[in-house]
Amino acid sequence: MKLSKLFTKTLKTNPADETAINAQLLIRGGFVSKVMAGVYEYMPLGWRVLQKINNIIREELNKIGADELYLSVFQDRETWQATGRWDSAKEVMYQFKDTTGKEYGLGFTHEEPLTATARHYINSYKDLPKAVYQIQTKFRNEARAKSGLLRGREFLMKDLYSFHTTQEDLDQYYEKVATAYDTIFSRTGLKAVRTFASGGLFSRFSDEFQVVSEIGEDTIYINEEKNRAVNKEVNTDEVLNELGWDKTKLVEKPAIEVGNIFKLGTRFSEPLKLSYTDESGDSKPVIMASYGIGPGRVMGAVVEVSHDDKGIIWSEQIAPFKVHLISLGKNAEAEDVYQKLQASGIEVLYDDREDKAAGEKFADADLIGCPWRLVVSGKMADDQIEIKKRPDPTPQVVKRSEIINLLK
RNA sequence: CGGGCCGGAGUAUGCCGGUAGUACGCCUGAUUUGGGAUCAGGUAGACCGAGUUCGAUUCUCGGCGGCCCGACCA
Repeated sequence: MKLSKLFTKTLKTNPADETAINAQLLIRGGFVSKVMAGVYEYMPLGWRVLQKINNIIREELNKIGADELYLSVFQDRETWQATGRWDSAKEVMYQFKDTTGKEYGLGFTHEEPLTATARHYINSYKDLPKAVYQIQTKFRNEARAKSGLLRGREFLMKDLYSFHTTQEDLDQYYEKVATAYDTIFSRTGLKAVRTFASGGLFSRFSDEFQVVSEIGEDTIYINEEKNRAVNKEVNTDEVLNELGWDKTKLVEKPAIEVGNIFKLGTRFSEPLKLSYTDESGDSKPVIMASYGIGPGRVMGAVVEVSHDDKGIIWSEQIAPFKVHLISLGKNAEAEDVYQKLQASGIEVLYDDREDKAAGEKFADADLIGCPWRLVVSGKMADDQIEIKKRPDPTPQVVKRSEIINLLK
């Protein structure tokens, strides 16, 4: 992609109406555009990052046998009334009537509709276990949207649901998902710590995946030895005692919740009558669990924990481009490098702008935060090119013919 | 939803009860390319409503919008 053709521009100053670092840097870099409180549009650079995060999620979930599907954002009142949640959801669910008076809600989670749909396909123990997920925009009437991408009214969510015949089978799958989550977060460049939290409908705990950051809304106590934590929201003393953790060795930190996993038991399958027939012909409710990740929140969290005073520092796996190529008055030569990099499958953002000074190009490269910066300029010999890793201060000059091997 | 702060060109900001100023951006021309170019010319702005006043962008009230704190929360 050429910077001269990019839809967005960078901003030199921070937007006055944002204090969260993730929002400031993402807006300045042209990754997102703000529409209203808690609602952001993803611009081409931001969309690329988001798609990379989504693809990491897809790869890891597909590996554990989950299939991607896509449910409706519309949800009907009847299904939610079956579980008794229509009225209690009012606070957070956008609910409305159409012109005929029929009532709908916009989905902020999909246990009810998916459980209802699953009745078409799950009838026998032979049909189980199953796991499906989607990556979809959710709507949530937040009392207070805040912290840039971290708490919005419209946000992308990956929601995975699994269906089982026994608690043991569910427990096993639950651990598989937890392991997949560890891989997903580390691939995005986050250090997420698995955290005991309340809220499991059919077990003592749910598990949250927390990223330590000052801007985080949660407080967690980390057991660094075990790389696990306990959320302050649970009855900490009692839980620590049960786990046998020494409270004095725990570290208290604020953290961002980037994912969570819940054992649901039969909370949804019973009222919605999702049951299967077992080997002896008895009808039994399906045992379920659900698992969430907010890809936009992941993106915001990465920016919060990985930036410097000049801009964002993306990991190679989710950077919008692997390489940021700058031409300083040498567009013909730089174009040649650009073509060769692209031909060998390397993603490159090429700053071909002829009306921008060197300083501005460097500042934009730092702000956008691609892992590798290449510079082609008249200061170097014809067969040379400069390479620098973000955020290292010192560049290196190498032979142009070696650059593709260096980057592979 | 309670409390606080704020609302002006695309962005960021200074001053002000009396002609709305600056920087960046953007446009034209010339010169320029190693850390946010130079010169010349140009473009573009007071959230909405009511009140006070000779006169309101400025003061007061209400609404709307934004951020922060709290409550709530993927």
